[in-house]
Amino acid sequence: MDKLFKALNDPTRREILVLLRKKDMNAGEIADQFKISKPSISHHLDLLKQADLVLAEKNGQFVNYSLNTSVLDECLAWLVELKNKKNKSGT
Amino acid sequence: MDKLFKALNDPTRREILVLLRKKDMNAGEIADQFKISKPSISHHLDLLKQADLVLAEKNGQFVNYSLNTSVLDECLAWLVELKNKKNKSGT
DNA sequence: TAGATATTTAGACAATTATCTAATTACTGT
DNA sequence: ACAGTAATTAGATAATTGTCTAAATATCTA
Repeated sequence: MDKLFKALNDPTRREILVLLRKKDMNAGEIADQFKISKPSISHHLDLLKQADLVLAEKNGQFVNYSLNTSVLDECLAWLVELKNKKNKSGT
Repeated sequence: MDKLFKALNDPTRREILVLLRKKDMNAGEIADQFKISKPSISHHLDLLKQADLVLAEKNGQFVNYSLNTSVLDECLAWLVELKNKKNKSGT
């Protein structure tokens, strides 16, 4: 949960996720979409991987990244529960 | 969106939100639930306020905090859209 | 008005983070 | 085996963050 929110806290990483929503991409293709350096993107990808938000699969000299949305369920459930605010009367 | 994810990125702040889900509390009552100092809690409350996740209402010498869940909708929508992964076949 | 309580602000400090360049590792094709 | 390409790791640095204590502000009540 901690790593998940941490991973989501950066705009570059969120944009990477949005890109991967459309289609899988390798590290270089992802880096091409941003102005920041490849090592920086590599670092962001590592954090996303740590949060289990992306899957990295080596394919020859390339590394293909794909989105893993299932881990978001935990986050969604937490937010929904928070929205389900308790009143004095209770449910 | 940025401030929202930032606010949600800290475990203490998330716990404050969970506390406020149950009932409104003033700053001191909130601080009593944690080991960290009152100024630190005050700072966390400020970040939550900046993200519009809580509402602060002065009541005499107390400041009453309440949860504002509506701002979470944006975050929820973003996450749900991310989950709604595109496939080759399209919709 | 003075003293007590509630809260925030100010300023300092250590830890974390995002970024960079340079170097390294891994794979490809000749 | 070598040169080229893809990606990560290493190490440095500036900015941000979470925390603290001390001070300031605001309110209450005797």
